[in-house]
Parts: sequence; structure tokens; C-alpha cells
Amino acid sequence: MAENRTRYAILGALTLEPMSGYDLKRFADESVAHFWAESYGQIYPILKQLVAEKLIAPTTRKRTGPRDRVAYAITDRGREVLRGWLSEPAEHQIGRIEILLKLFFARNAAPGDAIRIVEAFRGDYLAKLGRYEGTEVRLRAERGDRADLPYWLMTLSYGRQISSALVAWADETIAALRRLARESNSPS
Amino acid sequence: MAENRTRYAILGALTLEPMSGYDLKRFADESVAHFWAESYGQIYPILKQLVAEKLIAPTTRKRTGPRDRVAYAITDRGREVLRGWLSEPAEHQIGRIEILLKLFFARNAAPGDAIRIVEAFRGDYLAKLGRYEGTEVRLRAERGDRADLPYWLMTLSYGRQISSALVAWADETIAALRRLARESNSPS
DNA sequence: TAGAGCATGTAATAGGTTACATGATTAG
DNA sequence: CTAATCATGTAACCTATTACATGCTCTA
Repeated sequence: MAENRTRYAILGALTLEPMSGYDLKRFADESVAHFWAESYGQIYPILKQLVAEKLIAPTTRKRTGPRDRVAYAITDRGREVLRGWLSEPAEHQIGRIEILLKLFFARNAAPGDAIRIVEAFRGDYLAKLGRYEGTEVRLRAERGDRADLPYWLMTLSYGRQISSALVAWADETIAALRRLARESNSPS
Repeated sequence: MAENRTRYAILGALTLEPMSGYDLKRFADESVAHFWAESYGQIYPILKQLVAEKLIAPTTRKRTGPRDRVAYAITDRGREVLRGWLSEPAEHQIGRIEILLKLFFARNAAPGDAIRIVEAFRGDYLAKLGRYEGTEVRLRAERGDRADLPYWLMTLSYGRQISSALVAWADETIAALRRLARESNSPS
């Protein structure tokens, strides 16, 4: 069973600085959103668990906003556990890719449907590609001092390479689908 | 909420021929395994649901093996529902990519760990790449008659392109990690 | 003074995997 | 005879998302 990775995402984020549940969600949304998502429904219960296991500890409350804010800091044991996880190979998920499921059964679809779907897919990834470029520029400018920066850029590069491979695949696939449509219209 | 896609996977498979729950699992394992997985715990309950909704119907039992085997056939309503789903754009999942999470926090890891992990990752995708080539040859030979073949090849191409992009990314990333390690050992 | 953002949390639900139970038959 | 394969199913569990509740404070 895929062990709960949210725990490690939280431990990892807390190595950067102490954060509250709210902070963690914000952090996830702006930094790792392109390959990782977290929801409050996961974060808060797991924060409690981690405190019980002494992997993190609440720091003194601060009043930064309209409400008290409990920031959690990672403990030495927390760092050990994180390091342990980091030393294990990454499980690779089988991943369910919806567009491929549709394409696999596309013979049952109306003629233009498959093409439209792949075109939309292409558009999504082209847009992502643009955003990655932007993020890289911004990261280098704002976070050029961070020792973590090189690692962050590696994750961005992953996104960039996947996206451009998928745009290329979409182009090829759209061409093939058009060919198929022509052939079935005018069977020589 | 991501509507239950297993329903459509089953409906789609039953357009090829009537199948039992057992058959469906086998079919998934050998045809769409590289982008879709199904488990019995999903298949059997959903078969019942689909029967109740009249999207599929049990055919007469056959004795092909040591036990009775109930094959289900898709109904006209089932085909309609499938076509409806096929006409909608594919939702794209945010996807949680574990190796990127590890890399993102890799500054906390022991020196060689990140490199080892990316190397293992590279090996996995290189192996996949080889399997895709094999599958394509086999498919063309065994299923060259199937009208669905062109669609199936498109899903294979996706796998091939993703895999080779990821091998390239891994190469680049391993090089970058080695550079980082050298720099931290001998800070000029 | 209304609404947006801050901040924490929970309950309901969905979607899925794993492990197990059951029992027949066939191949080695 | 024993193990593997055929075949169907279920219960327990895990992970995660969504939607909601609460209530404060700052801004327009």
C-alpha cells in the first residue's frame, strides 16, 4: 500500500520554515501545485498525527493576521523520518490517464470527438509550457539565494519536458486522427 | 468530482466482445495496463450497477473453464452512454508525482540518495520504452485486422514519447545532481 | 456594513486497493 | 496428490476531495 505521502510533503515543507495548516496549503498551491496537491481535509488531521508522533511541534502562537496562527516546526525526529523516506526509491504509480482511455475506445465515438478532445489536451499543455517558463524566471529572480533552488528547477524541468513531449504527441495524434477520418469518408 | 471512470472502461471493453468480470480484469492487465488499472473490488460491484441501469446485460452462461462464466454484453443504452462520455473533454488530473516531491526536498537527503533515486527512475522508464516497442510489433502482427488498432497505437505512442522524455530528463537531472555534489565537496 | 480574506477544523462521500473466502477443475 | 488457474465476490481499509461550519478582522 502506498504509504501516506502527505506526511512527507508536510515534513518537507516544514524544513523551509515553521508553518501553520493554512500556510502549508498556500505553500503547496504556489510551489508544488504542478505535481502535488493538498487539501485542508488532509492537512489538519495529519498535523495532529505528526504532533502526536513528535515529528513536529507547535511553536508559540503568533498573531500575524486576524486570528491566532499556530506554526509547527519540524523536530529532529521529524528530520530523521524525512531523510529515511528520501532515501527510498520513489514508487511509481500506474497512473490512470483519462485521455488515453477515451482514445483507446474512440472507434465508438462520433467522428470529430476524438480530434476535439486531443486538441483541447494540446491547448492545456501548451499553456502549461508557457507557465513553466514564467515560473523559472520568477524563481531565479526571487529565490536565487535559496540552496534548494537547483532542486526546484529540476522539478520544473520535468514539467517542461513532459509538456513539450505531450504537445508533440498531440500534434502527431491529431494528424493521425484526421487521416483516419479522411480514409473512412472516401475509402479508395 | 471526477465521475467514476471505471464504468466507462468497462463499457468500452464490452464493445469489443462480451466479457465476464474475470475476463475484464485480464483484458485490462494485458491491453491498457500501461495507463489504466482495474481491480476486482471495483469491477464486480460496478458490473451489478451497470446491469441495474440496463447499460449491460448478462448473456447466457458458458462453461469455458472449470466454472460457469457469465459474460456481459453492452446494450444500446450502454453504447449511448459511452458515446456521451467519449464526447466530453478529458479531465486532466493534477497527478501526484512522488519522485518530484522527493527531489523538491532533496536538500535534506544524504548526498548520494537523490542520484540513486533518479537512476532507478531512469532504469524503469528505459525498460518501459523497450516494452512499448515490443508491444507495437506484437499488436500489429496479432491484431492487424482490428479497426481499433490505430487508436491503440496512439496510446502506445503516448507511452513511448513520455518514456523517452523522462529518460532524457533523468539524464539531465543526474548530471545536475553530480555537479551539485562536486561543488559542495570542493567549494572553489 | 457587507464582503473578502484569515484560520481551523469536521463530516460525508467517493474512489480505489488488498486481502481474504469459497470452491471447482485441470495439469504436472 | 498438489498446485495453479478459473471465477466470483466481499469486507476492511486507506487516501483524498468537497462542502460546510465557525468566527474573527480588515477594507471598500
